[in-house]
Amino acid sequence: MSAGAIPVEPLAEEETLSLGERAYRRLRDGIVQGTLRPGSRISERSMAHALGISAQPVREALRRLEQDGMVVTLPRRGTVVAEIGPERLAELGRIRAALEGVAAALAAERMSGEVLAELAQIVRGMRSATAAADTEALAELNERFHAILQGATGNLFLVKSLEALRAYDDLGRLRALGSTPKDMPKALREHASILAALKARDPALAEARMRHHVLRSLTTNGVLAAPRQGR
Amino acid sequence: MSAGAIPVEPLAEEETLSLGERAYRRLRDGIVQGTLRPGSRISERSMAHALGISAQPVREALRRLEQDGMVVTLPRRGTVVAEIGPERLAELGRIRAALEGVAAALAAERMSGEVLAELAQIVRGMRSATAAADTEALAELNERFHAILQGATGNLFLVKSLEALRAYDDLGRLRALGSTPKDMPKALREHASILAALKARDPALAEARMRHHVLRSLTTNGVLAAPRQGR
DNA sequence: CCCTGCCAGCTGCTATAGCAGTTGTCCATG
DNA sequence: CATGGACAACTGCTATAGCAGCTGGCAGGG
Repeated sequence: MSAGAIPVEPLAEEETLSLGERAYRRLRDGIVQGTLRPGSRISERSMAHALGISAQPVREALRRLEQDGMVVTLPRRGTVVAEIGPERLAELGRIRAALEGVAAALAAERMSGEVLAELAQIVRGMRSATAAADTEALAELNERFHAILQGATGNLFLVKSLEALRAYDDLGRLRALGSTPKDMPKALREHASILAALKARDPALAEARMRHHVLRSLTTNGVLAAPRQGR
Repeated sequence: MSAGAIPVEPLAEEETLSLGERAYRRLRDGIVQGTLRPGSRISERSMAHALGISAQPVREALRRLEQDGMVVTLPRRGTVVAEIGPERLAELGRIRAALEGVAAALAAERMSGEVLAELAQIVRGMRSATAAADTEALAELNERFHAILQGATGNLFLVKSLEALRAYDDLGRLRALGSTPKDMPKALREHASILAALKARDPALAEARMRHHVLRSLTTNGVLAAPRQGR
């Protein structure tokens, strides 16, 4: 009710996450990195012992992974890592494009001027990073752009779904690593056009441009095949 | 490896679900039906005692509900029911429309002839149900139509996401109950046109029609407002 | 040799107990 | 009266133990 002028920042994202959260990320990374091969069985007990924790957090992580579609649990029989082939990755990419499109549409309606200015700042950073050919900074800026836009929707379901899909995105890069070689200017132009649509408060245009951007990006990275399936 | 001609059917979906699953549905229904008001706190222990079970299944249910966006948990502080206003329902409706559209596109590419025939059978049932003005049968057929189509994609993530969104759908009907009064013929025509696109193996067309159908349906039910935001 | 039924060893699932933070109240203190 | 600190009562979170169901192999009867 009080505390309006205390000159301290809140603790910046403590790294002491819950064991369930850590187990979730650990297992997720193991799956997308190929350490946990598709079809391999994951026992709650043995995995708990391997991680040095109890079985409950592991179970919790497995349930979340199941909802993400990364593992499949047969009741009273076992949990196995799901097969994630190229075609499945392509499907998830199209789902991601659709969801990011909706996020852009919602953001165009609700986004505040401050957040809009923040995005403009990021696009400016992208411009200089592109000129300097700084791929690492560009990747981070790209992530922030999408994260801020999604957060601006204020929709938990949307944010969590896209967060789950982002993990698969990492898996796709294993097949076509070394991305963002020469299409950096194209990505910059796309982000700028999306920002313009957001500024114009045009949901349909923002959605179309965002969707096209994601699909084009996935196509460039080799996740999606042909330039067919036009938006 | 054997057993090719045993004249018995497998046990039809035993109703003995896990406690976690039952707690999840119970809490979810409580939220969408208004028994658990937005902002009210849900304690793992007290809820477990109220349901006559242990705290673990309740916790598991709460985590799933959190991923669905129905509750929000502050670590070490408590879990409260999230606010779900009309604008949030509208957002979720648009997300659902986008996801069902992607499902239709994927189905148009992968769907087998048998499943296609099954859908055709359902549409035929819809035709007669519409003629008989049997709203109850029509609702069930509609649910089966979408469920079969989504299942035909074989995408776990898509299916589970849409399943979660379906729960919100029930919440929307509380505000505008007594739906499907006169738009039955329109829904029938839309389903038939979607089926035609699926038969033609036209992903883009199937997606556009499905999306339009869902948006139109939500608009008729009052979940979405204006006929704006044109696909 | 083949088939059938039992049984040890897994599995996910649930219950109980206790840990570690957070919060609100109440009392001692300035 | 106002203020700060400690304590009690929560909370979510984790660990341990044990339940019920499934699987595979092994022995015993045909």
